[in-house]
Amino acid sequence: MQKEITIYDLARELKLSPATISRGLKKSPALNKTTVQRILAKAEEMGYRHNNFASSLRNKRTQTLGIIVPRLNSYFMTSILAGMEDVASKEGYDLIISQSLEKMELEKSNASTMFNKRIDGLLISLAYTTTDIAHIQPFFDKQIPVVFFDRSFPGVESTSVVIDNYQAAYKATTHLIEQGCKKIMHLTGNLTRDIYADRLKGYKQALEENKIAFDEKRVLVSTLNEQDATTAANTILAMDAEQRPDAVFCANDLSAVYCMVHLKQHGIKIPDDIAFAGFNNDAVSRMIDPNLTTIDYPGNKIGEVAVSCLINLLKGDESVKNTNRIILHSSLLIRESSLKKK
Amino acid sequence: MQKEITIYDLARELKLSPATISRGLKKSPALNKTTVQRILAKAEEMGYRHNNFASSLRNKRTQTLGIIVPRLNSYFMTSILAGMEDVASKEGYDLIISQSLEKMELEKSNASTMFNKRIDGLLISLAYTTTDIAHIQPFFDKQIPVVFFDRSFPGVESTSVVIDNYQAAYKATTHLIEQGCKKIMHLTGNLTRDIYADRLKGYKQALEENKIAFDEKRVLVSTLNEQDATTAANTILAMDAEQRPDAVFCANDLSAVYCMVHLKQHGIKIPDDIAFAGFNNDAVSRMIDPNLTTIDYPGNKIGEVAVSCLINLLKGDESVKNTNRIILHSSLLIRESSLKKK
DNA sequence: TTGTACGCGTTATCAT
DNA sequence: ATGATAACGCGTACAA
Repeated sequence: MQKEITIYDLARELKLSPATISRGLKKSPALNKTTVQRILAKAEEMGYRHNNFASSLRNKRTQTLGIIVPRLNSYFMTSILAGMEDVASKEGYDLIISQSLEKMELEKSNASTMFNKRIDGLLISLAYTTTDIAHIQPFFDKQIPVVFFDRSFPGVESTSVVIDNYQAAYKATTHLIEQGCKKIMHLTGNLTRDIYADRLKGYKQALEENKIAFDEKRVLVSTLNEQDATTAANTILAMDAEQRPDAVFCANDLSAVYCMVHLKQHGIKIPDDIAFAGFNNDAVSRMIDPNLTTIDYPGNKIGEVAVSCLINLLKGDESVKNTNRIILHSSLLIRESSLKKK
Repeated sequence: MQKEITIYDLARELKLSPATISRGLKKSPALNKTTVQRILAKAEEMGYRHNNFASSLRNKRTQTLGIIVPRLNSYFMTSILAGMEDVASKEGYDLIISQSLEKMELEKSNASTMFNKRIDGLLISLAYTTTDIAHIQPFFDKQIPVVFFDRSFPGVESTSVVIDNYQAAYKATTHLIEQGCKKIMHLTGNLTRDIYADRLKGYKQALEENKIAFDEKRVLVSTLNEQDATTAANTILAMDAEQRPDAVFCANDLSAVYCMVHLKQHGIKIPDDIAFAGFNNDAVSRMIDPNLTTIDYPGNKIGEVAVSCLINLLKGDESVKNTNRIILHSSLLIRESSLKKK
């Protein structure tokens, strides 16, 4: 490893002081325009690169934001990240991304790693299995701003960027009812995650408004993975004609698709026998036959808003400090999977 | 932000020197066992956290590896990352992950960011549009080890962890031929990416061995995204019975699925009219009807091997330096999309 | 407008 | 087995 160029090297070459170089590299307005130009030119010429460590050591700031997500494998997540990356880079922040793989344990260790890396702020969407947020406490204690997105925690006093899950679920369920469905099953995730609790509420509300009795046995809680969705499908197949639902509203597209695939293999016609609605507008929703009715919400926007928020908090913007819930708009995309032939 | 605990604070409390504390925190064998214990206990008690910046500043090492991937949205990619994460964390390295979104420009800027962050080593899978690797040169110049995985660059003198794309494509094509297909189309990506060039070679070889004339018009090069796959489907639909292929071998599952979906919508029967084979064993390959025949290869393993390799290079292991191509095994998964009814 | 000088927290070297 | 010291590269208070 050959020697790195430092501000001292530039100083020597230009017969200026290191302090001036330091200022010049940041285009300090206190400096002579031409001096700044000379410094930048020389830096370029000599291949100078800014040393983040030395800088962070002085500033006690890393210009790095940490992101913890459940999984990176959905289009939805990657568009959130794209939105975050966009705003962050414009503001001069770098991102460190890690996955909890839906496990609280991993979420804890990721949070701890990021804490030790001294990220300036944290963006987090909670894992299925996260039951408390003690692992976030160190950030709160050190006044490091935290923004929750998508999956937040009930009662947390941090900012959250979310959608109105209640409304979205209400719309989807109402739509299924309008198609003539009366026995609507709801396949959802851990109800301690507020997004799922809210979706359940919306589902219930739609039933109630249409005078359909809520039946607890029609709500299946699972981790929404392939296996659980297949199990759900088998549960449905095992039901007699009386019990069997005429529609399923799933809390995400993937579980809806896995469930549909298994039912189709066993001769169930979709949407005629059972109509389907999902959530997230994943790419698969348009690959499956019939295309899946789903809830679309803007991943990019969520990412952008969450990071803007965080950066405002870092700047000490008081007005943001008091806004602790930002709700973005979502919409119902009606496709064939829920359109019963009349 | 309250004050951080440093080794000086620990030193004062324990009436030891900072140097001893530093050694103790790393469990130096030169120290008295009991001293080490006292130091660790006190550190814990006072809430000491190691300061990476100060440490990196001294060591000129960051214990961080950079990863640049085209996209994070496939199961294949996330399993590679999981494998990488696994080995890296065991060896005490952190990861910084970024996406090129298949664009060379973004890949360049990501590489530059990582270079400036002074990562200790780089893991990269090239974007579709990457035509040269001048942006990697700074790493070579500074002797920062680089390992290519999955998508490498022809003639590069770095280590690559790949699969035998030639063999895999050969097997897939041969399988299609065995099903009685004679007019096999190949839908692939940019041929400057060696994985695609190799797959094309394997495809050609299989044709040749079966005395089927190679027809250039049957090879469609694209970026393999949704739009291109749909365009390919339209191209097929526009062909007359004579020209129209009886099978399509796609260089990835996603494009195969998009293509199939569009053809199905236009009344083409799969596999009877046109058989399909993909590549990667993505989750969608088992969601689509009929299930997609594909090439499976172990993402986890690729990730693990690539990181082990990189870490060995960092340790100055000469034996690794000379191995510059590690080829992992892949296998053909036969599913309904390619099984013609006899 | 530019320079001087010190400190950020850690660790390698040398000394004890 | 432990201590003293310098150095890593940068930024800033203070001085000029």
